[in-house]
Amino acid sequence: MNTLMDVKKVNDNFFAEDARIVAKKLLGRYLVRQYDGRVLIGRIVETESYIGSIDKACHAYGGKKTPKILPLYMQGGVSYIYSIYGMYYCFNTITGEEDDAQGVLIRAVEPVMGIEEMSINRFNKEFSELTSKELLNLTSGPSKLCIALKLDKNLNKHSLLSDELFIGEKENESYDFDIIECKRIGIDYAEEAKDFLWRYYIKGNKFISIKDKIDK
DNA sequence: TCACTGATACTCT
DNA sequence: GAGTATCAGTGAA
Repeated sequence: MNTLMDVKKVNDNFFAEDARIVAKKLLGRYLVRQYDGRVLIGRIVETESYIGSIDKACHAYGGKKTPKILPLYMQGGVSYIYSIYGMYYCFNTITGEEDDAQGVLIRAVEPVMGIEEMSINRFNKEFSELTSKELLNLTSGPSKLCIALKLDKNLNKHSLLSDELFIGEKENESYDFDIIECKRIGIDYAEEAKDFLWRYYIKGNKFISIKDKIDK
């Protein structure tokens, strides 16, 4: 019995493309987290792309460089994890070439493996004691999934092809689902960029953070 | 099912 | 000192 349920790391050129391409490719694939001999897997169901050169919502818009956002300028295939609102983290995968500041925010995953551990991480409760509402809230948001999978700034600038943390896929698995494209969340300050349809999610999935009105 | 709000700490100006 | 790619709790309907 394979402890990873036959999930294999993606090729290292997976992250070389435009963030909008990678954001869609990530849907249905797996975010794998291993620590202390535990294996936690979430299926990615919601993403957003950010492209520094043209996107006012991107932290690196206009060539801005600060220590915090340096990972955005690294070559595709590393993580960018930053803290926000004091108490939360957001997890991004960096895409494209070096110095091309772009990435994909992972907004939601569906628990696949290690749910018991995620339950402890999120609510400090056994999985069997969760209410149905808590079950749905395990990983249905960018900061929720960081708490559930123990993603914090220690894993910032970390390779996404490492054993502790990687993006994976199953051979011969079909990616036959409808993708909703809609506006991104929480970027009202970004003027025209807030209307870019750069949020993608799997239609009908229960673990989406916020459903778009075209999907109701 | 909504809308509203306080919590909270880090980063940059 | 101000702003933030969020969340959970509350209260009204």
